Amino acid sequence: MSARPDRTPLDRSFYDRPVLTVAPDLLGRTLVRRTPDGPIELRITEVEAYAGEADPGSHAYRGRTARNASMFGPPGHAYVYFIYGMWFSLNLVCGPEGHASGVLLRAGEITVGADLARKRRSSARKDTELAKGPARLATALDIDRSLDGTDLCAGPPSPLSVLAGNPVPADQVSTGPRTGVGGGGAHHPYRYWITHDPTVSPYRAHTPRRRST
DNA sequence: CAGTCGATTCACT
DNA sequence: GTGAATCGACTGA
Repeated sequence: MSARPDRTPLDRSFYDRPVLTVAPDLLGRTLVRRTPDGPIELRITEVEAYAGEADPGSHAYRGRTARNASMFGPPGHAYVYFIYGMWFSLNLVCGPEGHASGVLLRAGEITVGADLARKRRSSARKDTELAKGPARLATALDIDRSLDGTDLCAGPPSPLSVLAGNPVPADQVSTGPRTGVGGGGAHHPYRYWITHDPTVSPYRAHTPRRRST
């Protein structure tokens, strides 16, 4: 039996900790996306940590740019980026301001607004696929760059909040290398997921793109 | 200022 | 399992 999820927004101090502490602590929390058509809620089941400017796998590795500016900002805000010409992904900024760490939300279980999510993810065969993968998660929740920099610690009517939810005990958390990350940052066990959860995305090694003509 | 390629997904073989 | 889609940020000149 699961207790009723805690509806209190996580406060700034939750995010103002080392990213490797914050990342596993996000599993089981509730992400709320408030759209004009109604709310969509997601139970976070899989995340990856990106550990500041020293992390070769991170967008922050080569310093601050227009795209990654949110990661260098204060904790408890969203960093949304555009990738592969068609997808968005959502990070939660953590650590002190200027530290440029973030947690990528890779997968989750839609708990509220599944009808809205299915509409946006019409190719999904099963509900467990609605938010299985970072770009699918963003698509299901109607997240794009307009939400970059959003404060996650505010309640309604903020378009994006993270609630305390039901944190997962450490013995239900698995760890492994990050998905699709190349270079020097490939081997660190910075990916965390809820063991055996059906919404967790499959692991994929980094695949360098072939040269075109 | 042109070339390169990405924290991915999907269709197809 | 393999390759296409699709575009803008970043790189190096």
